Amino acid sequence: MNYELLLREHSLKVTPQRIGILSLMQTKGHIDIEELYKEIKEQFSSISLATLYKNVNAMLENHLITEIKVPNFKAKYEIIKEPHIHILCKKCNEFMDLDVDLGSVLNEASKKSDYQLQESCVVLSGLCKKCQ
Amino acid sequence: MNYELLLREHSLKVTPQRIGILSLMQTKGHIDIEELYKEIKEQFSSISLATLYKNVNAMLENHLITEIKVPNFKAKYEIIKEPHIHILCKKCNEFMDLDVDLGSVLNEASKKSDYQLQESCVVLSGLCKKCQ
DNA sequence: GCTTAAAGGATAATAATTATCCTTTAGTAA
DNA sequence: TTACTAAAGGATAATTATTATCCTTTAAGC
Repeated sequence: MNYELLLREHSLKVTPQRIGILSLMQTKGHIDIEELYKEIKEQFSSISLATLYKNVNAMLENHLITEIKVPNFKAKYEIIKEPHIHILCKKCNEFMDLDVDLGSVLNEASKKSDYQLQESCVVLSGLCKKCQ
Repeated sequence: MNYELLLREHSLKVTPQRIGILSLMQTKGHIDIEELYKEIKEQFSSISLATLYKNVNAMLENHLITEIKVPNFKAKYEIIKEPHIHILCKKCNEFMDLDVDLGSVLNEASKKSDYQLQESCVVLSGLCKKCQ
């Protein structure tokens, strides 16, 4: 993935730290601030936690990444891509993407609420195959 | 709603403060810590913020209430009831329950992931009728 | 190469949450 | 009732999370 282009497309300056952050998000899929900081320090030993927060916030505001809030967990971040849902194993904490058609739900919700829907945040949880 | 019974059923002692907290959650539907504290002080002017946190955590652990995490908002709390989803207006911040059938989504997700699903957290957002 | 606005780093300040300690009270059983 | 005990409440300290500040460094455009 071309992180420099991605940053430029979202009106953000290209810096090594930002590329590192995006690269970690891409590799890990989803990552919270704490883990992000621990990992990014491997590459940039002197990076400041403030820089991390500032960059995450800038990327959120410019719609380059998105925040996933999961009950009982710290917020996770991921690079924005096609719509998808998330699934969490309550035992081993595996957390992953899933492609599921939300059409029927969105239709029904839209009809019942008279809302013009724009976004959806779906997190399902239970036990993964190994943990059942 | 019988809050005393509700508390006892969840192995929690009945105290005036807890009844007050539950009563507020019921009236408001969903409420965050900040607003909860502001409101509860009307009834218990000397209630400590620590008491509020302790009680909310106790109620969460005993599955009497649930935490709803909404992107860009503080966590909201509500008394547990039948499964339902939530819908948020991005303009006026109206936030409400909605009864929508998740059957198809849960089936598809379960099939594709091999998970044994237990819970779902769905928050849709967009513009309400007035704000469109 | 310059210039400049923005980003990085260190750290202080603020906000959010939890821990501690003592007082008070709810629940139970005589 | 009353007495006992474990738990809850209140005040506040401690911790954790996040944001602000200020100065130095750097990316981007000329």
